[in-house]
Amino acid sequence: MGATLTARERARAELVTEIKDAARRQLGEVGAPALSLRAVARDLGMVSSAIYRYFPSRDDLLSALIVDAYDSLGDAAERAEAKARKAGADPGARWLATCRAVRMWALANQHEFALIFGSPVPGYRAPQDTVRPAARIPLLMADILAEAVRDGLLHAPRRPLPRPPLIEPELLSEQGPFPPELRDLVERSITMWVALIGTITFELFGHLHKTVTDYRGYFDRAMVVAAEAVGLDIDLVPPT
Amino acid sequence: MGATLTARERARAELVTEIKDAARRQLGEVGAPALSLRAVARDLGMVSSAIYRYFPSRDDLLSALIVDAYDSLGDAAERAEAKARKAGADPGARWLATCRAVRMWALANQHEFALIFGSPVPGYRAPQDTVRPAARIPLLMADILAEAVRDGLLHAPRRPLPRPPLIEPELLSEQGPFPPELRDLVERSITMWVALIGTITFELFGHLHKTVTDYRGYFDRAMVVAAEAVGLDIDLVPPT
DNA sequence: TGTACATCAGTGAACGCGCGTTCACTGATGTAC
DNA sequence: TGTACATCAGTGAACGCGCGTTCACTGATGTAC
Repeated sequence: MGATLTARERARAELVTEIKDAARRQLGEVGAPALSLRAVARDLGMVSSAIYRYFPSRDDLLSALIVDAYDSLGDAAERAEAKARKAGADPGARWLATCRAVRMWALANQHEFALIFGSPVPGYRAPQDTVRPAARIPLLMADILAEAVRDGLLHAPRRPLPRPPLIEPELLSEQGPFPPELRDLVERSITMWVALIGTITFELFGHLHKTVTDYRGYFDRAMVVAAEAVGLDIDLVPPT
Repeated sequence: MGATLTARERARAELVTEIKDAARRQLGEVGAPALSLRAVARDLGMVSSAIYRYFPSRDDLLSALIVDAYDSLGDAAERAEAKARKAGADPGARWLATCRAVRMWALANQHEFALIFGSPVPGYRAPQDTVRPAARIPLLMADILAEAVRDGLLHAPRRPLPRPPLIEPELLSEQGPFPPELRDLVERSITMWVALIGTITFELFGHLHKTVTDYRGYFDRAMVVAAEAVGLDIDLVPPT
């Protein structure tokens, strides 16, 4: 048959996504720790035991939601970067566009963001399949930086950090594009990644309440500051 | 009578702390969302309803834990800063000492850290009394920076951010020590605060897994980079 | 110092609830001949 | 094209569990006179 699916297979695929959608809806109401299989089933008008035809346990459903969230976030970031690239944007502008896309995704999917970057769900152990999707954005950032290096767009930091950089050696060898004398930069790019997610986390979790007046504006500026730390100057343009 | 307490009052105060200690222990085992009054009571050999003599509800117990956590963290940070100050350290060294103290506290009290900086507990609404203790460390950081300004220790940023800074006006007026032309700095100091907590969060929640080889070393360097962003140069000395 | 009464701490039973998961079952869809 | 059997989806009842909170109670501690 090949790509053609039987009625059963189509129904199954549809129900898997319907269950995940209902679970995501619940996530938005009660948060991950209180996500309940029974409530998901109720939402779909099924009996609770029916869910077990599709997910062997609550944890497996949670895992699927996590993987989906990483992928959805990765898609959003890569789309934004590709669009900026097509428009002829320089690495700095592309980095800013990517950051903004990550923030917009987070605002639109707050509970999925919390699922990924919030407190680990107690007793839940992340399976291996979350590793690769989780790495998509950091890798995208590394690409942008690599291009900035190639184009000679980076300032040297005011004071280099003492060597050697404290990052996994395979990150240096697999990624390749960084000449040895710029290893420092890989470490700094991780710091950019932390700044990106940390800033969004603070905004969403309320830690900037009574502190920042304009979240979107503050975010842009924080990203410019983070980019400065790797020697990348960004012109702060209004979002498109 | 004055400060003298009756047997009843002493017993009550003791039990309040015993209940909170037991709750903290449980926090470490199951996390905040699963914290259960009944389990706390069991742990203390009491009947579950007895807890209600001390805390009117589960949420109030949670609030008490949050306030305690902020205070405990604030104490640790202020102690470290005061110690460095007594030893004659310059602002940069004091900022690094404070960051390190915050990280050590977080490592020693991981679940209390998650309680404060992790996902908000769904359905739980933070009461007003968490605001002041939560602000202690940012205020401490502002003090350090103010002194650095006074001593002429700050570099100007390579490119100033466009004005005006996007922070609550009362933060500028109440804090006072920043001359108007350095308001930019207040905003950057918030960014330092975000970097501090963001870096610790990433370490504790496992997002630096397979990325960073030496967490303590990476943390120090990340804090140096964050300080660079406000124009503060730090000599990276081994921790005392 | 002694008694009478008020306050408080802790008990034990109960209410009403929702949860994850299992299991034997019915009936519909798919497959082989 | 038609029949016989296998596969799968969904049902409904049940198991065993823990939860937050309320309430009438007993007995100890504190207070006023």
